[in-house]
Amino acid sequence: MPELPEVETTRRGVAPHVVGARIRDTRVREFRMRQPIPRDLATVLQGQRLVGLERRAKYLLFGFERGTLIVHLGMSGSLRVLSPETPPQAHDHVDLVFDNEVCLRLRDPRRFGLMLWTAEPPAAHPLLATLGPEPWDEAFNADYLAALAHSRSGAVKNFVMDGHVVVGVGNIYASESLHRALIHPTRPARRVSRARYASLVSAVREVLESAIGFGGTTLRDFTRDDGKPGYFRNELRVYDRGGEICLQCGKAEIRQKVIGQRMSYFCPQCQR
DNA sequence: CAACGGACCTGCCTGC
DNA sequence: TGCAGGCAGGTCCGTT
Repeated sequence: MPELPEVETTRRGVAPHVVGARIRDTRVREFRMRQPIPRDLATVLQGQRLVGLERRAKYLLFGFERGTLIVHLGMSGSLRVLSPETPPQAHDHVDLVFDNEVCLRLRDPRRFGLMLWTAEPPAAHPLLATLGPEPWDEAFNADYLAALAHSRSGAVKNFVMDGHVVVGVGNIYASESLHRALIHPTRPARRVSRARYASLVSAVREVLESAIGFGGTTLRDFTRDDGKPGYFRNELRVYDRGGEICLQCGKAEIRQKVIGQRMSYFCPQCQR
C-alpha cells in the first residue's frame, strides 16, 4: 500500500484528528517490527501533546513536546482513526489513544514497518540523515541527477528508486515516471542525458502530485476501515499493464521485466 | 563507493 | 477442494 502518495494522504487524513491532542494511553500488542518497537514507548509518550505531524520521505514524523515518534508503514502498514473501544483485529499492533477519544491504530501484517522514538531532531536520526531530497525540493533537478549519475552504471530505474538520490519514488511510480519521461528503465543511469533528466524531474513531480490528488490509493476516509480498490490505479499508464497497448503510442505492447528484483513495466517503443 | 543478492514477514492469487 | 509456489506498494545489510 504505501508509496509516498499514500503516506502523504495518510498524514493529511490523520493530522486533523490528533494534532493538538494529548496521549492518554499507548497499547503495544506486537513489538517485533523491522526494528523492535521500544519497550518503554508507552511510558515515554504518556501525557505528551502531539504538536505536529510531518512527512519526510515515506516516514511520518509525529512531533511531540519532548521528541518525535518516527513511523514507517513498510509494504503493508496503515494507520486509521478509530474509537478507543474498537476491538483490535489481527496485525493491529499499536494503539495511540488520545485524550480527545481518538485512537490511532497501526496495522502492519508483514511487519516491515517501524515505530521509533527519538528525542533528537528527527533529521539527525540515522534512518533519515542520509536521505536524498524531497521530489519537490529545488535541489532535485536535472543537474543534480546528471552529476550523481556520472558514477552510476546501473539501470536508471534503480537509480531513481534509491532513497539516497531522491526520496519517495517507489516501484510503481518509478515505472510511471520513466514512461512519462520516455526513458527506458534499464538504460544505465550515466547514459541518460541531462535533458531527459529534466523530463524525469517533472515526470516524478507530476505523477506523485497526481496520485496525491487522487487520495493516494485507498483511504480517503481514515475514520472507517474500508478502502480496497484505489482510484489511482486507473491513472497508471504502464504499471501492471503488461501486454496491453501503450496509451502513449497506441501501437506497442507494454513489456514487463524484472529489474533489480522488482517487476518493471515500460513501452519498448516510447522509452529509449 | 557501487552493484547485487539476500533478508525481514504475511496474505493472496494462480495453477496443478 | 487443497496445497505448493510465486508474487506483492520497502529498505537495510553483507559481500564482492
